[in-house]
Amino acid sequence: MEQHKIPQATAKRLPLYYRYLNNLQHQGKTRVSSQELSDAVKVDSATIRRDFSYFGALGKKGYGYNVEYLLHFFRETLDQDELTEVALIGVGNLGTAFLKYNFLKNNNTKIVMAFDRDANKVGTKIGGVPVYHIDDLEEKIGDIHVAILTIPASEAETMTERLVENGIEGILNFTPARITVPSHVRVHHIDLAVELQALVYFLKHYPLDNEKGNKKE
Amino acid sequence: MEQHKIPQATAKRLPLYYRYLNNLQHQGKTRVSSQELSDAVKVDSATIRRDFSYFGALGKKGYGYNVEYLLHFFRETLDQDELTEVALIGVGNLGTAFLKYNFLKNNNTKIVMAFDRDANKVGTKIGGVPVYHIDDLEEKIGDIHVAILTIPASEAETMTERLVENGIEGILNFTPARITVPSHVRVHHIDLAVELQALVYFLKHYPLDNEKGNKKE
DNA sequence: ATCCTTTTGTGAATGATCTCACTAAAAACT
DNA sequence: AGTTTTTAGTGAGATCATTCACAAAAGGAT
Repeated sequence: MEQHKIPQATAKRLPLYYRYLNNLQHQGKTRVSSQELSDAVKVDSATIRRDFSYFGALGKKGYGYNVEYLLHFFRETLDQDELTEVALIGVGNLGTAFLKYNFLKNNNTKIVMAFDRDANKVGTKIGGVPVYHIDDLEEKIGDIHVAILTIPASEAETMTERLVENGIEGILNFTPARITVPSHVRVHHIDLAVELQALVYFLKHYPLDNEKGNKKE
Repeated sequence: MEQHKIPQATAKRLPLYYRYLNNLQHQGKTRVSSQELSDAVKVDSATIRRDFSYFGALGKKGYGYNVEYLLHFFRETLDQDELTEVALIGVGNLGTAFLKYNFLKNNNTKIVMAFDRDANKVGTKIGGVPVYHIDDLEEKIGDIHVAILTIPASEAETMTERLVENGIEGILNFTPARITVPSHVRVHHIDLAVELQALVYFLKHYPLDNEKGNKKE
């Protein structure tokens, strides 16, 4: 592939830039400087310029960046136009939150089906997304390769095996379980309890007071 | 304070270690090696040893770590015994998920109140947590210093100002808005859309090697 | 056209984190 | 008791990421 040189830290910020640029375009703005962008997304302006520079010279000195051009460029780079279909496993409160979240507004991902074992949910649509019984996973999943896992931790490991057997290659794991997967499967963990604990720990042990911005993640 | 030398990356992993050690204790295990821990939490064993080493020599060579001792030590270091009270702002699906999540099982944080403006929710209890009207924030919040923000992005900025005026110093922000805060306030962003997009981007551009586990068919 | 201002793109410095690879100590075994 | 095995702790280097600071290019003004 072409751009193996983009740092992962940069890649993680791209969706953020993309979304804000979209906002700008809707507001009718045609140009933006790294400094303006910095104020909005809370990332150092030098970091933003560095991030963009991995894709070549996208801006003009003394002018900034053309919003439309940047968006057009990102659309291709981020594969924004190529829709990635996603399955959601577990329609509890967290799962429902995802289903009702309008990912499509700025994004390249769409949850196209959900699975649960609760008979009250199976057969309904939530946020426009059909909910199937988990027993029908094999039958329904088709060639979806990304799954969001919002089930109890106790079921995470067996469900993961089943997902992987059925072609899933990327898992956004919201369970506290650190699941085991073959080496070709990518897992991103988002552990709500850990995030909250980490925030509290930082509050107690890393007083900030006279720093400038604040950090993410 | 005492240990300002602990890297932030280490601090973020502590809750993870802590939770797994708790599991081990419940299973009756008395010792654990960095390698076992590594397999379980998916962090390189050298990183784990390095992490622990910031707190001094907690293990024994040729033996590993004593689970109980480690837990006892972490309890103090992580302030596990000192409960941090948290307020939740916005009782939608995501907020409800938090309220029903039993943070107390292994943790040092507790959501003690929630706020919303929906009359159907105000006055009820969800997951044992009372829901107050958002207009009563000033009256009810007491000296809580940590808030979880699960409201629509459009309300994030004004709500943040209000929270900060009322003594909040740490915000776990689930809205896509990059909120602006004074320098003494710490914000951690968790942006669900960005996380999903980043996962998809990595899947497409950073292929994982599948040399040893050939699971393709 | 000329000068001044803005703002990019980037070399280099710095900072942060991770991992290798080895030492030494304790445990386990014979 | 002596030998082998296990495993923590860590120096040093590798890798990754951020930030400084400035030259050069382009815009804007007159």
